[in-house]
Amino acid sequence: MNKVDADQVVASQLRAVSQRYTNNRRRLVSILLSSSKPLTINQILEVDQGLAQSSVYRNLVVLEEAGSVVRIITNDDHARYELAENILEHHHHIICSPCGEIIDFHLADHVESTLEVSLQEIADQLGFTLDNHRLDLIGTCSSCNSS
Amino acid sequence: MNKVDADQVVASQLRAVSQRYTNNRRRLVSILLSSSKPLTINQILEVDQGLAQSSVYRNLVVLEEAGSVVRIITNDDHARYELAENILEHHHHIICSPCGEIIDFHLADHVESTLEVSLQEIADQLGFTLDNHRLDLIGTCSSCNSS
DNA sequence: GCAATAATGAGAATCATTCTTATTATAAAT
DNA sequence: ATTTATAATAAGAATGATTCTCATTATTGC
Repeated sequence: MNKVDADQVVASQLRAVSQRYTNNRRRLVSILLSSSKPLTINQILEVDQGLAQSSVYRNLVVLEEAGSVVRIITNDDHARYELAENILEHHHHIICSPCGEIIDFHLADHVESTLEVSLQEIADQLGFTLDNHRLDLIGTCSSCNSS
Repeated sequence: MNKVDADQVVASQLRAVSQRYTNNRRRLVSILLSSSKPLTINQILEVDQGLAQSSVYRNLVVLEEAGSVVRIITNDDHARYELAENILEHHHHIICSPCGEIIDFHLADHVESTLEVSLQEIADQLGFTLDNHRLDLIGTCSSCNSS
């Protein structure tokens, strides 16, 4: 999605939870939009050194509550953030366990839809209401493999 | 897997990393084996009040390094632990986001194998070596739904 | 048995994240 | 436009799960 469209989606999502689309929040969305992968707080602070750490934390919480941002937790003690799937598209993650790096990928359509049918059945059986699913591949990236 | 077999697997995994299968570690394995779901540190300490918190943390790290235990991180600030898949069987998790509760489930065999083929292809394309995959369903359990 | 080495546990230290609060910016109404 | 009310900001303090330290205790090999 391009910047203008993304801004419109975020603006309306924020409005829906009575939050403003302030300058700081625009900067966050812009940073996440131009990244092809989920970023840690520290990575965000490196990209835009004018941002205050506490504001970044708070605003990412607000954006998450609005449904514009998703927080991804891996095993390496630093949460990572990316734009939600109504902005980026549904996708999954492949995670390098040595270095913590994450890359987005898409599943072939027929695999994705087969999977979704199965998952819905399972949720029904267990009495769960389903919000979404996460599929993560855990492995080692080529650069960690060669070092 | 029954207790005797699980003990044997863990014993040999610990031996392989030059660690002892001590009494405290046996108690942890036993607790995890008799639980049908991943447990937090606090839940473990409630079940066996004789264990020291610091030892539980340390021993779970040792067991994780040995490949006997897996640490699961959700969004609720408490890691959960369960036995690895060579002891329990490959499975996935359905997570209740309001209360953090996790339940194990299995995918139908044909769905699981279709998925695995696709995932391997993707990892190959991206130059990753694949260790395993995680599939989590995020939703709301029936008891959270009714309250 | 006796070193030598590893495990234990109590409490201190760490560090990502959240909270507090005074200040600043924004929006609504007149 | 100015005022007023409300929300956002940012610096630093507080929180809390996890990790580290180290003196003590247990275990292994000789």
